[in-house]
This record gives sequence, C-alpha cells and structure tokens, in this order.
Amino acid sequence: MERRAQILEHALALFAKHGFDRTSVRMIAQHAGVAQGLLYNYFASKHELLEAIFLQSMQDVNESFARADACPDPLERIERLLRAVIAIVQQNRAFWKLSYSLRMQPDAFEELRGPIQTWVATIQQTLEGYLRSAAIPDPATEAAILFALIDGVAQHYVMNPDQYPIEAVIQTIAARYRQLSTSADRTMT
Amino acid sequence: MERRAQILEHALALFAKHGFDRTSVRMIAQHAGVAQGLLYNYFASKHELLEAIFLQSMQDVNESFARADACPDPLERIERLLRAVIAIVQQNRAFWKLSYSLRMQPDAFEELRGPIQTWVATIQQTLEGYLRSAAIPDPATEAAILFALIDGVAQHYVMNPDQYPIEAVIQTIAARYRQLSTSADRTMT
Amino acid sequence: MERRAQILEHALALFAKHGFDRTSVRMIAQHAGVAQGLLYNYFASKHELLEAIFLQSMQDVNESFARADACPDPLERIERLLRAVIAIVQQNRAFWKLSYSLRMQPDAFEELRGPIQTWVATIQQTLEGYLRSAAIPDPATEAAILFALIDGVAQHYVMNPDQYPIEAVIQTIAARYRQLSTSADRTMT
Amino acid sequence: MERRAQILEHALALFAKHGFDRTSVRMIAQHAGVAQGLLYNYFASKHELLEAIFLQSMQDVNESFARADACPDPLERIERLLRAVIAIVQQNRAFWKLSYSLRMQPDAFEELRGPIQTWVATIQQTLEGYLRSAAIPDPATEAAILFALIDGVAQHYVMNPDQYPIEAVIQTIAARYRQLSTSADRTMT
DNA sequence: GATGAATGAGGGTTCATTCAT
DNA sequence: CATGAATGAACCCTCATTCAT
Repeated sequence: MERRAQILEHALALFAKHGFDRTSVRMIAQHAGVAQGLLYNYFASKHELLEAIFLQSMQDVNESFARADACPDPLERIERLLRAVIAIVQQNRAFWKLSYSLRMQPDAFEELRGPIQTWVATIQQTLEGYLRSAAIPDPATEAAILFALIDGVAQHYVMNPDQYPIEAVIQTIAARYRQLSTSADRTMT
Repeated sequence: MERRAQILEHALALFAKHGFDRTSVRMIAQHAGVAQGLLYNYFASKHELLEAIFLQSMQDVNESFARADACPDPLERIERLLRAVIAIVQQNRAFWKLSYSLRMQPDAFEELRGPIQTWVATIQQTLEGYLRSAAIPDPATEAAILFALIDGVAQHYVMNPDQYPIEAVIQTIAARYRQLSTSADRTMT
Repeated sequence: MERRAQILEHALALFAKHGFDRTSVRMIAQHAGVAQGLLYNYFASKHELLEAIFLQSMQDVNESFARADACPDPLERIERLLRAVIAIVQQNRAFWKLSYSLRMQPDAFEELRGPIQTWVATIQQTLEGYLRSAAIPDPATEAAILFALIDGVAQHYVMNPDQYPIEAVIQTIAARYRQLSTSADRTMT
Repeated sequence: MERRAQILEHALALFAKHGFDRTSVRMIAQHAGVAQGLLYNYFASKHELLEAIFLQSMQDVNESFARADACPDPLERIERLLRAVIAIVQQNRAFWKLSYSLRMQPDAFEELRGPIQTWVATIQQTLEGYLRSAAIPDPATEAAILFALIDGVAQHYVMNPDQYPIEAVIQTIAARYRQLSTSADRTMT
C-alpha cells in the first residue's frame, strides 16, 4: 500500500477513536508502522493531516452521493437518498465520528470551515432540489428539516450502530415523505 | 460572585469555544481572573471541572424540561416540547456546543458516559410517552425519529443561531405532528 | 495539648513515614487538626519546623543518655550504654528514621549541620571516655568502631524492629567488650 | 559518550548531592547537557531513572564483591572483605550516599524494596558463611553484628572520607576477628 | 525516501507561603 | 490566636516538529 494512504488511514482511525487532540503523532506513526518523521514528508503538519482526511473523505462522500442520485422517480428518491446516506455513514463510520466531534470546535477547524460550508450548502441544495421536484411546498424550510432529520439519524446511528433500529426508522421516514409528496400532488390538482 | 460559579462559567465558555482539550487550565484561570492553583481548591482536576459542568447543565435542562411538561393537550404538547428544547438550547448554547463536540469522543468522556446515557434514555422515554398519548402508531420508532429530528435541528441551530429559520422549522414540524396525531385518531375510530 | 507540641508531633510522624520532601504542610495541618496557616504562627517555615524537631529530639536524647551514664562499674557500662541507645531508639523511632534519612543530604540539612556535628562529637567523646576508663588500648580508634557498630545496629533495628535479634546482638557485643576490657587489664598487669 | 550513561551519571551525582526529591528533572537535563524531554526517551519517569541507578550500581557492587571473594584462607577473608567493602564504597560514594538517604524512606522506595531486600539478604548470608567457615560460634548473630559494623563504618566513612581513620579502623577490626577465629579454634580442639 | 534521537514550549498539577477576615 | 482562600513558581511529563544520518 502507498505510504501516504497508509498514514491517512491509521490517522483517521485514531482521530475517530480518541479525538484529534488526544491522538499524538507518535501514536499515528506507530500504528501505521512508520517512523515519526516520515509523516512530515507527506504532510506539513498534524493539522494538515486532518485537512487531508477531510478532503479525501468529502470526495468519497460526493462520489457515493452521485451514484445514489440517478433515480428518476421523485417518489422513490427520498428513500434512496436516505439509504444512500446511511450507507455512506456505515462505510465511513470513523470519518463521521471525527467529523461530528470536530464541527462544533471552531478553532481546530478554521482552515476547513470554507470547504465544509460549501459542501454542506451543496447537500442542502440537493435536498431542496429533491423536495421541489417532488412538488412539496416551502422546499427551503422542508430541506432544513430533512437535513436536520438525516443528520440526527446518522449521528444516533453512528454512535450506536448495533442497536439502532435503522431499518424501521428509514421506512417510516420514507413513508412519511411519500405521503407528503402525494398529498402535495392532490393539493395542486 | 461565588468563585466556584465564576470558574465554572468561564470554563464552560472556553470549552465551548475551543474544545476541552485545547483549553488549558491556565486559560481558564486567566479568563476567570484567578490564580491557576485556585482552580484546584474547587475541582480535583480539569476533568472534574468538565464533569461539574455537565452535572450542573443536565440539572438545568431537566428543570426547564419539567416546566415545559405541564401541558394537558396532547395536540399542543409536541409544539411546546419543540419550543422548550429550542429555548433550552438558546439559553445554554455554550453547553450544547460542548456537549455535541464531546459526545463522539469516548476517551475524554468515559466517566460521563453513564450519567449521560441514562439522561438521554429519559428524554427518549418522555418523547415516546408524548407520542403514545397522542395515539401515534409505533411510538418507539417515532420517538427515535422525533429525537433525531430535535437533535438535528438543535445542532444546526446552535451552530448558526442568527441565520437559522428556526421559527418556520418549528411551525412546520409542529403542523406535521398535529396532522399525524389527527390522522391517527381517525384511523382509530 | 499545646498547639505547638501537637504540630511538632504530627510533623515528626509524617516526616518519618514519608520523608521531609514528600510531606506537605497541608498534610501536617490536617493530621494535627489545625488550619494550614496556623503552622506559621509557631514556625517561620516548613524547614524551621524540621529544625525544631531536631533540636527537641536531640535534647530528649541527651536526657536519656545522661540518665544511663550513672553507672560506676566500667565493666557494666558498655552494656548499659548499648541498652540505653536501643531504648532511646525504640522510644524515638520516628525521629531516628527521619534523622537517618536526612543525614546524607547536605542540602536539606545545612542549618542543622553545626548543631548535629557537635552533638555527634559529644557522643563520640563520651564513648571514648568509656573505653579509656575501661583501660582499652587505642581508645580513639575503638570509639570510632564502637560508634559505627552502635549506629549500624540501631539502624538495622529501626528498619525492622520486630524481627531483629536485638537481645542476642546486645549480649554478644557486651560480652565481647567485657572480654576486651579484662584482657586489657591482664595486659597491663 | 552514550546518552543513557551520561544521563544516569549526572542523575546519580545530583541525587547523591541534593537527594532524590530535591533534584528536579530540569537540573539533571541541564547538568547532562541535554533537553529535558530527551530524558524520557531513555527512562519512563524520574522514578525509573532512580531504579536504573540502583540496578546498575547493585550489579557493580556484586561484581566487586565477587572479585574479593576468592581468598581461600578464612583467617584472611574477613580483612579482605572489609577492604573490599571500603573499596566499593570509595568507588561508588555517590551511590552509597543516595542509597543510605533513601533506605529509610519507604514511599519513594517501594518498587526497589524487593530487589534490595534480596540483595541485602545475600550479603548477610555471605557474611554468615564467612564466619561459619572461620569456625566462629553463633554465626547468625555474629553476621548481624558484622553487617551492622560494616554498614556503620561505611556510612561514617562515606560521610567524611577525608578525615575518617579508615586504615586504623580496618586493621583493628581485622585483628579482632582474627583473634576471635583462633580462640574459636582452640575451643574446638 | 526513511529513520528516530533530540528539542523546548507548554500541558496539568502541587505546594510553601501570605493575608484578609 | 486561628482560619483557609488565594497566590504563582516550580514540579514532572508530553508532544509536534526538526534534522543529521
């Protein structure tokens, strides 16, 4: 495996497990099986390592998201979106734990603020687009709600994936949004 | 002002702003306007300071919650609950930022795990009780959803309180749950 | 009990148990049941407390020593001396542990150096006087030996008083010195 | 010079001069001419540094002891033993000061208790063996006495090596034990 | 590229001492 | 006399980062 990827991988795992500040460069090097100094051949600082993790993971997420985007039926889309989000979270659990633990800390996060805000805005707009094309009224507010709901579910799920009733939750939410969509249709006619 | 409260207050503000690990005891003492050593007259360690903040704030929240609990009309309750939660978050913004930033970090959090889990469980059961008394089907799953929704909204709001459309979000959610409750009633008759 | 004596007593016990440096003023105050600050009404500093302990204990020892000094028979004197030393050590075990642990540390001991050296010299001269009056040849060297022997026995005893064969040791030493004295007598005649 | 040995050497010198507790890690690093942090590349803690010193020195002593052990004549052995002990003490004066200052302090010493007790027991048994092979009666008690005597002489010598009449003391003691041995022989025949 | 010994600033914490009450 | 809250220097130790090899 490539050294850089190897370091990134172990850093992510450790950041997720112990938090960014409680993870030392020594720990990362040891787990990755390389010398401490080598890390600085690939990343200018510990913090840049964190940034690289975010950029990498954001890209991964975008790709997964794009793949889930291809459904033509508006009634199906919300459920597929939900399932896609959960799948993404499942596949990148460590990253999401890290992300959730850092996003409330402006300081450790300064340089990432920009990229992340545009990223989040994109997601919200995608959501809003879905809801608008499903003819749901006040799509901006609804997007805020749906985003909050997805975020909350994803967090609760990531904190305790084994016991969370994820399937029931997804189906109930999907049913609710299907119903919302059809009642919106009826109102329009 | 009492020294203990003074220290707690500044510690909370700094923990919320910079995160627990990035806040040094030195910083806390400086902001509180006391000597470093004095802190240890009131708290056995930096970590115990954190625990004291949590215990204190959990108690505050419980009291606010209890006050919001007294509404007899099930149709009104959900909205009042939502408003109560938002009010609580508004009044304790620093605490909630801290709480959200810590709950994904098992390590710094070990001793708080127990108290917090029982606290969260209590909230979830309260929610479930509300939904059941509103005759909503499958109240367990619905409680998980409502909890995730509230959590998500509160987090998005706390991250950016000035720009978040909190009023529209609350009203739309409240309307949705009212509708849910009445349709559940109809189904039953 | 008088406050001063009360503090001295507990300080000695704690110094003996944990060492001077590992005993904090707070510990002493707590054990003595007084406020931290009170200590400084009686002693100018922690170190002066130590000095007071030494002065007090040296005086105690001198008194015990004087009492044991009154035996007219030179043949008996050595044994009585030995028994007196052991008795003194037994009665002031804490002090002796402290004393033995400090006497190799010039720093913590600077101010006490003077008094203690004269005290030790006095003991050595007393010993030498005994040996001379018992007609033992080269009493200076013999005093050095006897002093070293007494010191060694006292230390080994104080380190482990329950298991040390103190009685057999005393008797054997006493017998040896009696024999020494009589053979010296014979030589002279 | 090797870094580890360099640090050990200066630590021993400072511990001996000022005592373990009064010697700061800063001081050691400064005297050894290295950065503070480097110390922790070689020793896990200040206390482990102390342990390393003891282990190293105990080994040194054992080797010196073994070299002195090879004398076949029982009549000569005691004197050679005495001289060997004094030589060892002379060559490791700093260590012995440290050792003597610490052995009365149970706290700072806990982990060393075990190794040292077995080491001391070994010495005592060696002594006892010597005395037995010299046909001296009650060798157990005699070993306790000889050990105390050696210990006392070594301590008095180490406290003030320039003025102590070490040669006269050794010769007098040796003569005494030779005499003891021959008189024991006579008794047996 | 790769190593890990070395650095030194900064971390949390303790403690002798002071002083307003 | 007596208290104990308050001080701040110093403690041991960790860590991101550098650099000679």
